Amino acid sequence: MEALRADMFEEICPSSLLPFRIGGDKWAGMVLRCLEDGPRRYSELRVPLARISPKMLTQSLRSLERDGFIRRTEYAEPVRRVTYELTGLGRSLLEPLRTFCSWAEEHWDELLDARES
Amino acid sequence: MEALRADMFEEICPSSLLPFRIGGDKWAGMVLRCLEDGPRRYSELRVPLARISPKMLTQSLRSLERDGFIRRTEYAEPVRRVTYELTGLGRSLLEPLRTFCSWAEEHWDELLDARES
DNA sequence: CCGGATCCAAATTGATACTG
DNA sequence: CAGTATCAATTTGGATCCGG
Repeated sequence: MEALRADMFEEICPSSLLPFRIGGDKWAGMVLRCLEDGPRRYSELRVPLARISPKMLTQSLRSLERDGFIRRTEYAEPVRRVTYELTGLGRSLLEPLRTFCSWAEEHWDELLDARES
Repeated sequence: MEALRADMFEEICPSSLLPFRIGGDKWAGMVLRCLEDGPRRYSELRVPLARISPKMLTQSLRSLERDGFIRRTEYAEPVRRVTYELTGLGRSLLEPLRTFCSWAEEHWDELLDARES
């Protein structure tokens, strides 16, 4: 995931077919993937995760923070700035997550075929 | 997963912390895991998956069937019998699923610690 | 503007009872 | 046995509002 594209999880995309959940949170997986290249601000996350309402994004972030997957940092600057980044625990989850995404990419055609019939 | 135990996914259990979803189905992951040792009947699935209502189990099974992960077979016998089993596609999903469960077991203590604070 | 919080409508899930 | 039907509860999403 080089940059944060707007259409990343939109429509038919392997990782959007397989959002996995951690403790009941539907969006957690995608949020974590958006953080894999480093800290992001709230508004930066809203770009690739355009399908999530601000409410659900906040809820997901809070939940991930509570469970120790991400760390929230608020900077005292003239313009308000809040960033989210993976903790060690969160980073360790990326591996199984990627295993999943690889699987999805590899079996993408089969998945679409099965859906159609 | 040797046998189907009643408490398998109950309460605090690594794989119940990480139910993953396929196309919106919350229980899909656990259902698939219950099928990894071979075909099971509907009522057999209800034992380890005691927390799922019959409605959701049916819905999950239908969804997995529709997407090509499992196959439903109905036998014409005096006593009605329906079994569910993994397809090739479904079986291929077991590997990423197990990667997840291994991760959960490995980080179990950290997860509990984070939850408490 | 940024980072949310609030309110309300809509969809999902769940428990329980019942049926072919 | 293998599910449906029904209704209540929870979850989700959208839109809007708000404080710094």
